[in-house]
Amino acid sequence: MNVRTLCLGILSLQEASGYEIKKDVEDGLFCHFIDASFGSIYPALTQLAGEGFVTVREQEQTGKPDKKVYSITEAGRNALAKAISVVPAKDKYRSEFLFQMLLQDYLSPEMMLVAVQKQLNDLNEDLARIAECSQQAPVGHGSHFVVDYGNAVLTAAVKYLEYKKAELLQQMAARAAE
Amino acid sequence: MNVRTLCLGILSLQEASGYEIKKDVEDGLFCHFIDASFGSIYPALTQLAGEGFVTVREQEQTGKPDKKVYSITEAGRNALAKAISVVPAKDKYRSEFLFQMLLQDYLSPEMMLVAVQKQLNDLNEDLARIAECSQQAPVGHGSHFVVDYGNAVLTAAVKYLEYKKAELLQQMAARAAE
DNA sequence: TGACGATATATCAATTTGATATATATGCGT
DNA sequence: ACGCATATATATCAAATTGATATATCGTCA
Repeated sequence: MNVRTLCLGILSLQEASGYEIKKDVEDGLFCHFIDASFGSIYPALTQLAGEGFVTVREQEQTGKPDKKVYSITEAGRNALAKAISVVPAKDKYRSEFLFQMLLQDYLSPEMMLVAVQKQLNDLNEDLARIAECSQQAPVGHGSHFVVDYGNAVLTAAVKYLEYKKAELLQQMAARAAE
Repeated sequence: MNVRTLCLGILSLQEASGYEIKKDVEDGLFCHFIDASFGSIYPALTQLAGEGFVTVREQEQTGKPDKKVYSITEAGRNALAKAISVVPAKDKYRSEFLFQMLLQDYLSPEMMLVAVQKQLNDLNEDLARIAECSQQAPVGHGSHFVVDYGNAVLTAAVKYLEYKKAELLQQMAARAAE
């Protein structure tokens, strides 16, 4: 799935500017399973407008710079329906953290702990964001599904890491006592 | 973290050819949290060899084409230790499946079921691969960590999805009975 | 006034993917 | 004996994407 389809999907839920789409995938409901940069979002929107799948309107704002608000068209909704009616590609999960843990022989115990704590913070931030998004802006049946899925997976990760963190602290204390 | 560091990390556990590295990240112990293509692995190995971080030797094989076996050097191990001794970047998780579920209003119930079943198969395949890898080739302390983490997260996802699948089948049956 | 941060768009080099090409070897059917 | 499929193995490249950087507007606070 490319960024064009990603933008169409978000715009099918609500009209938005490129900056707002970026915020959605950064801090919003999509944050834990979608990723896209300005460098791909802005060209995608321009291309979609050229193909007639979205329309643009310049919107003046008070207290902020002007923005370009993109809205999906009927043609856009059809293109979206077609693009997502396929057997989904396999999930992609890439974790520098797990890579470090795999190579923990090259890491000091202190660095290990820093990494574990960073991972816990990231996971808990994602959980907090999901909780916040789910109560304030339900965008349809689908949002419950992804909220519950995200909670299940992230909670399991936190639980395992908390256990490992305690184990690590115990080991460090034992080594310091020697 | 770039593909060069990724290759160094894998080569720190055992010497390997480019093809074998690809298999490791495709079907091996690393499959559920790492991803790299031939197009990035082969140039990375060539570059690492040029920098003195790995050595190459051509190896003839019976029943298979020749291969180039890469081995990490001391300089390579130092570069690896340095590269991974940083606060890890946030995990990246990208799921076409969850994107489809979010936009389920654009999907037929049949397509929904196909997607859910595909996701369950993918998750169970990953679990099976992890189980297989963990019993046959323990590569150090780190492998237990990533195996247990992977099991915790994937099992939670399967459990939630099995529940949702049953719910979906019930809804479809109820609708068919009308 | 000017420094800072949030909002907003745009651009581009460097990295990475995903597809394709090429070659060796085995096994399987006909 | 021949084609065909599949696994092994390396290489290359257009296209997509990232991550960094540039530019500008607006409010706030010192």
